[in-house]
Amino acid sequence: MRREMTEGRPDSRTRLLEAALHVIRARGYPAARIEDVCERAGVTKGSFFHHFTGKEELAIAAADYWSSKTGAFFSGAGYRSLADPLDRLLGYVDFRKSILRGALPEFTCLVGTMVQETYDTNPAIRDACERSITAHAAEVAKDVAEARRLYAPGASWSAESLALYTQAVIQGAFILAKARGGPRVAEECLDHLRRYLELLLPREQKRRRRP
Amino acid sequence: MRREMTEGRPDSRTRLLEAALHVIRARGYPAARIEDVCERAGVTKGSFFHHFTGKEELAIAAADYWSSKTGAFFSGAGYRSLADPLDRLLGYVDFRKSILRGALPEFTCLVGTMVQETYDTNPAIRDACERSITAHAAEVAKDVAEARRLYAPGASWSAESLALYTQAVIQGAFILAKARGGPRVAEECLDHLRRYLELLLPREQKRRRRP
DNA sequence: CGGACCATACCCACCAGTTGGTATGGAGTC
DNA sequence: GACTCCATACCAACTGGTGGGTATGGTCCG
Repeated sequence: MRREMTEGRPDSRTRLLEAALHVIRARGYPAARIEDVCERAGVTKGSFFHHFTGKEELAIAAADYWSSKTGAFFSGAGYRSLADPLDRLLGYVDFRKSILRGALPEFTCLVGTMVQETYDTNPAIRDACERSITAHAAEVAKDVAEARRLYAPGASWSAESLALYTQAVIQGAFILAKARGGPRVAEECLDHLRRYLELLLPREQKRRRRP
Repeated sequence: MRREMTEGRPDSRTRLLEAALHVIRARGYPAARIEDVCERAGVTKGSFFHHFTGKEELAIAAADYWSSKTGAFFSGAGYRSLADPLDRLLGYVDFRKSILRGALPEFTCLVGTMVQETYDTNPAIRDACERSITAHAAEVAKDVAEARRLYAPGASWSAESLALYTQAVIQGAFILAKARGGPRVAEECLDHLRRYLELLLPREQKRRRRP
């Protein structure tokens, strides 16, 4: 259906989506101009309106593209092959910390940025962002649920809520990083998140219990 | 200098600032139109441009206004009169949870929203947002530092980093609330935050310490 | 009167979306 | 194989509504 990439240069639609990821993460959705996206993708507006009906469809397509791209990115990371679910969960946090490199628009979250500016005005985009966040949280929740079964079976918190909490910390860490102009604060936030997970899921939990 | 409010109706400048708080929190800074702000404030553009040189100055003034308004709001809250710093800290989290009422633009954070869309394009607004967040975090850090001295004197984390972490959780909780369309997720995030603080600062810590 | 305050009418730059094309390549037909 | 037909992909120039900002004049108050 869609033209395949030849010798490493992706097709125009993919380049437009990649460009949209960068521009929207840098400027936000309302301030992101279609011409900026086109310029970054190396195509003209005519090409853009051939592939997308408008700016809104671009945003939704970008959110879906973001979901599949990050999904593949995380599922292919090294920590995924660890046997212990708690190792995978802590590995996830460490991995997220390790990718806080480069400029802010390169490691911050597209849908977290977009949902802030569209939740009250554009339900379609909000839905797309919600799908993306929920899907990613559900992946994290799998490891949380397994780790909970092993290390904190009687805990009062649910795996889903803890997985969503990790996402809240990460999203909030991005906001602080943007305010501060660098990823340092975000790293410290992930350190606190890791400490919380270790406190909730103690490995030598049986030794310590003494009723 | 500025005209005082008469019989409960604030002056135009204040009404414009209040209107800006709502419009920017609902639509975001770039999508917030000056005319929207004027309409909500019940004044015309002529009045607006008498009080502000332009949209950017409005944003900066709104951030400063937000700082002083929230500063007064929290310093006047009931939990502030508790004697124990840990009680004040947990009271802060409970209080933040209790104000998650009404529509989203009424309880979400102005500067957290604005900084996302301006950090890369408008340094002046970014600075204003950073000042606001940092000032609020510094207030929280006072109680954290006192509580740390009492209940976790040898802890490896600093009071400042934990205070910033609380802000990250709150900001991230707002993003999830916007994505989900309601404050439920945010409440659960604050429950996790409270649990973390209780784990880091155990009240019966002296009993347990035995060097 | 003079200045603070505010309203009306207007200007104009910017940008989403449109128009009207061209180039390429594949399917079908003889 | 050559030729038509057409869909896909792309481009450059234009348009029109929108919204930030201005020009001007009026009103109230000290």
